[in-house]
Amino acid sequence: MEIPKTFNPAEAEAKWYPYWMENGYFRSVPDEREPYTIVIPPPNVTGVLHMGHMLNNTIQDVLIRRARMLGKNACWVPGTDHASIATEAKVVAMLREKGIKKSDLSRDEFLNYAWEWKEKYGGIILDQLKKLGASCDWERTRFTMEDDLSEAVIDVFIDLYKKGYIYRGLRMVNWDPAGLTAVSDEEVIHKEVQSKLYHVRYVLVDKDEAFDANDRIALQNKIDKGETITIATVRPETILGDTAVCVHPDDPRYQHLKGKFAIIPMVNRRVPVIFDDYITMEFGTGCLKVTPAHDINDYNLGLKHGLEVIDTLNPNGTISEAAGFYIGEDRFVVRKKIAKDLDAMGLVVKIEDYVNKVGFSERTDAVIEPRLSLQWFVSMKDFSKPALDAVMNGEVKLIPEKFINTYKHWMDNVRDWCISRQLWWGQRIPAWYDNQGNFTVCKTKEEAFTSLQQKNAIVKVDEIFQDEDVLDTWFSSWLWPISVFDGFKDPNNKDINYYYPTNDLVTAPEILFFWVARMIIAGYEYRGKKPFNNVYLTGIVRDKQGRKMSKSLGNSPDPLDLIGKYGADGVRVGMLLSSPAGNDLLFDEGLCEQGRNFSNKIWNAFRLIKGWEVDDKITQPPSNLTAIRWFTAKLNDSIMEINDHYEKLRISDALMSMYKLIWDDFCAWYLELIKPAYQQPIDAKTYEATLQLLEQLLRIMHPFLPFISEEVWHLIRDRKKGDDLIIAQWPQAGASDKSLLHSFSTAAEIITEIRNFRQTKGVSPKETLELKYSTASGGDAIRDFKDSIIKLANLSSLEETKDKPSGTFPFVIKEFECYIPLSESVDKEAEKDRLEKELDYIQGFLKSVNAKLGNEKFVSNAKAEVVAVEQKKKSDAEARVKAIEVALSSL
RNA sequence: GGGGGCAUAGCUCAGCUGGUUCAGAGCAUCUGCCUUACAAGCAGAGGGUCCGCGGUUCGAACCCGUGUGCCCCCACCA
Repeated sequence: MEIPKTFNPAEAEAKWYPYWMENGYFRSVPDEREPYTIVIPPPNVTGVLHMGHMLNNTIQDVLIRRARMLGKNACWVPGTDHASIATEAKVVAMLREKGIKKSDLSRDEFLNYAWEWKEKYGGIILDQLKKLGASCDWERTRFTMEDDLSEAVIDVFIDLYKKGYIYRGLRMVNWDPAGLTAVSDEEVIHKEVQSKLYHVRYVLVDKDEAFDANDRIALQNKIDKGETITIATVRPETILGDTAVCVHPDDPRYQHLKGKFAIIPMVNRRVPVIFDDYITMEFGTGCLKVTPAHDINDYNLGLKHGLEVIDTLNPNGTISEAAGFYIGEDRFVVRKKIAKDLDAMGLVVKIEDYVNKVGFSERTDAVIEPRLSLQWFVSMKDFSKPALDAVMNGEVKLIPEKFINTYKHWMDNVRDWCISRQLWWGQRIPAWYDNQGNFTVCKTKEEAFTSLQQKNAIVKVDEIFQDEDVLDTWFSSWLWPISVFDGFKDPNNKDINYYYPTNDLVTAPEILFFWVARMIIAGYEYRGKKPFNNVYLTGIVRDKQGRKMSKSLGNSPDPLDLIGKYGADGVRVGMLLSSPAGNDLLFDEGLCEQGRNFSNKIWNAFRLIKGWEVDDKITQPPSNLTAIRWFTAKLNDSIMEINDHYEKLRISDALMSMYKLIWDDFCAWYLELIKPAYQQPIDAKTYEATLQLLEQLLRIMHPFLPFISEEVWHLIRDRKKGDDLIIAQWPQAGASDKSLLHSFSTAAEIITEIRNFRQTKGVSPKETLELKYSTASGGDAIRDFKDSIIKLANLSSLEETKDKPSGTFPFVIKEFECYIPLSESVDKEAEKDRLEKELDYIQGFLKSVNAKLGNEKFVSNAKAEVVAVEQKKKSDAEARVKAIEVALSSL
């Protein structure tokens, strides 16, 4: 049978994924074994797989596959998030295309469309994850808006309301005039923009002085007399909502204004001049116009000074009737118009260019307007305390640790969480109102009726209305680690008791507060336990120029295309090659190519082994036995190293150790050592040992490259049913053999030196060479690997010599003097030069070691091991000096 | 404005308790090879003031101070 030269990933992927599924290998149910649990960070149900998901889910799959092989009951729970804002936006857009306006639909009609959309297009991302090889327990797939999870959300809301953590309040919120909803602080992106700072005069009047702002002559008169005050603002359209003017109480310029009033232009409103040390005297004119409805500071000033609140904005960002002018026009249009109109009245003193920060909606990119509205909040101050403690005392570990500081800073300054959203897609807030302004929080209208009757005896059932708003999506996803196991519905069920707390959470640092912190809060509140042990924070996937990958930039490759091109294994390796936890990954397709090449390397190692003819009559050459012993020792070392990396969640380090073990040690050295001569058979013992070693490697490889490893696993032997790599046991590290490893590294150095000699002297690898050596030490290294050196360096002989042969090329490896006899004459001077340089180096080294050992402070202060190491260095260096001197004397 | 992080080879990063003349890996580069597993490969090689300066120490890439340059997060200066 001819095995193709290159590995065909698509075939293996199509074969093994369904096979694993059919055999139920991803399925997990509670049993006697130790559980290992990961809950997926649920992607938006509207989402399509992007590079961030690839990275994130590859890591999760690596962890879960290794845990499975370690014999744990591995459970990876998948699912999707209903993503209120994003999904509603998609549905609205879809309806618009059909010519349907959301405003023409009833809530129920709209939700019908939304569910229809969700069933049809939602969750394709989960199928995409399968292409990557994600070994989730698909039977456990959950959705944050399915009935059980929604019920949990409602119950939690009611519970927290009863506990006093949830309150309803008139608050300044970040209003998204495009999305027509309040958004949380975290969903606002502040950007620096070029603005204009308008300096505008307000006329000053005495308490009882009559004045008409629209009387041009009176106005001019005031201006001429200087009876005005100048404010500075970047949002002149809000002037119509001003209800005070504020200066600093200590500002000498404004002392005469006590008891005065200012006239708001156009609307002719008489507002007080108030004094507050909130004002920065140095900024602008030192005089602030106060608009309590449209600025958080102004709102606070308003509360303090009892100011009127005039809301001049409609929800969609147009000017409201309350403003009296420009009604229905967009705020940015009005900004220009009012500036012009005020200028015409002679009220604009100057307009400066000014750079300030403006908040934009993360979802719609609209300029956020601070707006007063009635919203629901979770009071966070005390509530979040356990979550801060858990991270600070290490009960929940953040990886990498550098995020602990950020986390602490945020938790120390935590603000109340606005959880209401003016949307329809989501869990509707279980609050009920009567027409008298009373409300109650409960599950059903019937309960609400009973409850409201106590406050308002005459209330009728059909006069009770449920809150129109839904809850923030995070208010459902913060329950995820509990709700996926039905821990609210049935708090004592088998699953939740078995799988919770979960082990590792893999997610992005951007949602450390949105999601991770809140899950920890919910975990302690509802289970009395943390939701997970470790939080592995991945970096952001960026393009080669370091830009964040985004749809709008078009710089993100389609992961499925990449899988088609390089194979799922190749892409998985590519994603992990350069992404230690917390570091951004500068993605380069070349990494996937490297991953694919690695798959191919494995494939060819398999082809080589598979191609050997096995002859059980040949006795095993001792050099093969040594090679097997050496590689076994190397393998054991590597397993320990890789396990250590995994325990510290250094995933890319684990990958790199495996990569080098297979490519360098196994392929480049081991297979070359045991490879029979052309068309010669191999002895049965070596063959069997090699298969066993390869099987160990396949196990180590499997979490990273599940497809090719499973494929090769089945190709190298006939397997009984159920003997599949995915559930094979993770290798146990046996004892290492340091002295054999050391001998081999000496042998390898000698081989490399001879190859180097060929390269520099232009001696073909096909031409045999002789090698003589002598050593003051025992010489085990060469004896152990004598045949191997002969084979890999293509020697005709390798002999120990007591002489210092002349007419040779001398070199020194460790304590060995080596000589390659030459037919042509040797350039003695050049060789002498080379050796002398080496001698200089090693003598310098020796000198520094001696200095160190001669230093009493070192010997007395340093640890005993360190001193012993220095002593060993000293004797090694001395042996080497001697060897070089001997070699030199041959010249 | 507040907080945090980073600076090591051309690139991406290791360097875990300060202890080798310690300066490392992968990729990229250069040289030679179509050698009978693999050119998606083999063999070999070059490449660095560990950001600058000062200090602590027997010993510093690592600890401390300082300067410079990048990055991120948070925040209400109109």
